Amino acid sequence: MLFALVVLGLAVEGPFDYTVPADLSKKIKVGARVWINFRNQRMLGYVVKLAKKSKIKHLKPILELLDHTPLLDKNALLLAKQVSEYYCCSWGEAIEAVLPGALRKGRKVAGLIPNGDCPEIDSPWIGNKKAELPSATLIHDLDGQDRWGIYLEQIKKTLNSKKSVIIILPDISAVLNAREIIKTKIDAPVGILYRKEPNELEEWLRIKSIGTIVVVGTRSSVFAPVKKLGLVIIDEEHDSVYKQEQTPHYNAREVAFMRSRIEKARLILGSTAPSLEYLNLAKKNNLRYTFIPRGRDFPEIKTIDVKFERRGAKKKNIILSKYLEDSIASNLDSGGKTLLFLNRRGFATYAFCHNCGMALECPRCNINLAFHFEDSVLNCRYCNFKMQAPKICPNCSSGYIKFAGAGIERIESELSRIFAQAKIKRIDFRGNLNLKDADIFVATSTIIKEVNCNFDLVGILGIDNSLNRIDFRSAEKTFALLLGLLRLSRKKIIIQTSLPKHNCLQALLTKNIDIFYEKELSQRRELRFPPFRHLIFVKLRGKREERVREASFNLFKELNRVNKSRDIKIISLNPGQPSKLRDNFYWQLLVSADSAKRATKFLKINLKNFPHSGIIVTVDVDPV
DNA sequence: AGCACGCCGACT
DNA sequence: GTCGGCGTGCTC
Repeated sequence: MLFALVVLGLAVEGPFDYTVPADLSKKIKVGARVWINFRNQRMLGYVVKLAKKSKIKHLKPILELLDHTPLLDKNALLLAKQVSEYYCCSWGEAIEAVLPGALRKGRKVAGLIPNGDCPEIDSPWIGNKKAELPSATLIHDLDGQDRWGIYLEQIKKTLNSKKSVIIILPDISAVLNAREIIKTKIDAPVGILYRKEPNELEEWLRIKSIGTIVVVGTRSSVFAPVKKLGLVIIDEEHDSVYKQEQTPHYNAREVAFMRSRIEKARLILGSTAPSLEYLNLAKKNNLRYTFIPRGRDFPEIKTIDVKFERRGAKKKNIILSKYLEDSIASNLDSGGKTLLFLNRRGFATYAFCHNCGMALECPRCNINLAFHFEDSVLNCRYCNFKMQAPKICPNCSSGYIKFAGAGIERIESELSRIFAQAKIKRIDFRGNLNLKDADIFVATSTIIKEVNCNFDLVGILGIDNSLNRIDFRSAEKTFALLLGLLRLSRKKIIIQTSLPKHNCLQALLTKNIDIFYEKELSQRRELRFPPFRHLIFVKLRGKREERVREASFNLFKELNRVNKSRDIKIISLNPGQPSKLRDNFYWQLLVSADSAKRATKFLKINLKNFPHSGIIVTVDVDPV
């Protein structure tokens, strides 16, 4: 008698035992999909082990075997297992992150070629032995393009040794761009992987069937089913899009690290502005560090302290300082291109009643609606709720609506008033940017990803907002923005700020990039923040505010009571950010630990026993 | 996650 | 009496 241990794409750990019907016992393999009856429902399961006996009394049989050749090889199953143990999800949920949508829904595929033999997985493990670090290199490339030379050289080297390559990029347009580079420079099959690609399944199967291939893709392509993986490249390693917003909350960069360790592949991380996590590893000599300096002179960099900039007698917040305005004017005169940067879309972030002062809020979220001038629409950036902006206050019916918190639409209209003769263009979505189209460009952070464009003058607005966020990474994120803007600038950068002494700005002004990293790292070390310790959010959400609050307090108390580990600390309990989203109320517990895996294990055990009717609990390890 | 079971309050 | 809302626990 043969038994199959099966996991499911649900938030239940498993695995669950099933009997294997005699006619399937020769055909069934670890890594194959099966239809099973689970709690009287026909569900898709993944075979993770075959056994000669089972401790469970009343077993149900496997209903159908979908794959005569396993979809997942030993390494893929192991990677999913490690993901589930690090990111606090079930093994089955992690497996579903690996597979294309069609395969998760039970689509059968024909003509799969086995990936060699597939030995059984005996027991869960990771980090039982001292983890071996993969061979990794961090390329800190200030100008942003030179690293491709290194990439291409390493890709060729890997292909020559008959091994495959995965290149991971932040977004689809970067993927398509990279594909063109690869296709012209590399003579090898190229695969493209991103979720929502129309031929996702066909492409996935093709990648699985080809011996040596270069796969280019977004976050999920870290799981690409290449046979012999020799190299993984993560471009713009610091980008937060590598973190998945839904369960499992994996970060493709860390998964790439895990995968390189399993498959003994090399890892290259490239970035204009490396994360502190990987910069710290470099400083500890745990990975190779290559710095590619700016290949041209630094622009002149100047900060304007807006505390001392008051135009006229009025105290109202100035948008453009006199100095910046004059600089734009002289740049216009000499025919130069100007970029004004403000990381805030729309016209205003805040619409309120002149009479009663009430701010217009999203009905589903605890968030002020942003105002877009062109179509006169109020929009929630979280749930995308839209409404026509009312003329008079819906609350007191007497006041008219005023706007505050300038976005780039506001800057644009301000500029066209001041520089009536100039051509002005707003960039708030990624598109084809042509420098010929305007004299002054007003842009949000989407501009950072542009390649091959340079501005004579770059004016940076609203950087204080970015620095003042209640997020321990705010300085790091701001610095990454500034380095991105440095890359786009040719002659001069003007930064309007009330915090000119901040490390971010001092590092730029002194043209000594490393002092930012040194100071920020030493602060993080002192405060026991990442990368010196892991942070974990335990998020609770539900329709009823009071219940979510109560459950969170109970959970906080309970976790503190049962926690015997000196490593794990349950730090705080706070309303979510925002506290209400899509009609759900949020609370979050913050946990810290030296070992994410240990904390995850602790949470898995203790969340299981926690009663939470009507409340959904999710765990986010290493939030970004 | 989802679903059944069972306990309590409001009501034809 | 019984219908149904919601808390609790289990799924091989």
